[in-house]
Amino acid sequence: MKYWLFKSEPFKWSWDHQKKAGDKGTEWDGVRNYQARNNMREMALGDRGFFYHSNEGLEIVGIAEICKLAHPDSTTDDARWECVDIRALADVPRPVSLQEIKANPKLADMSLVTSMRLSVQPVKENEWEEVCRMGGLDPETLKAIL
DNA sequence: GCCAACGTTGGC
DNA sequence: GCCAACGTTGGC
Repeated sequence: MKYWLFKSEPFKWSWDHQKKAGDKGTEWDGVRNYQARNNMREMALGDRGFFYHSNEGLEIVGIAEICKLAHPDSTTDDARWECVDIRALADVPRPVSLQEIKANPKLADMSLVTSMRLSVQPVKENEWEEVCRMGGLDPETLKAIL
């Protein structure tokens, strides 16, 4: 399983919206950046992703699951743009802020720090575990809820 | 609201 | 294919 991070401005599409969308999930549409698109093409069903609020909040608030592989983005006719579907899986009990991430030496190489503007990012396994720990999700709890 | 970083576009 | 101009993102 691979791990990812999805960024969204909460006043456009928030974690709350995502949760209300339920288990069917929703298209992660509107991405118009090749690197972000390429990341989505690499995603497999069941891969997990952090849900990050940009602009406002500036914190990781939830964990989502990829529930549909990359397919054409329905919001454009331009065949270049594809997206996956994701669904909300679990809240992060204690949201992890960008500040905390930047302050943690273990997360110095995280894309959120090094490639600030990329909207769909890969997350390494050790980074995933560290952020989960910081967010109050110990491995046992993680196993239980996911 | 500002502005730095960076991706995209388009003229040559 | 280079690179200047431009637009957008996103932290502050």
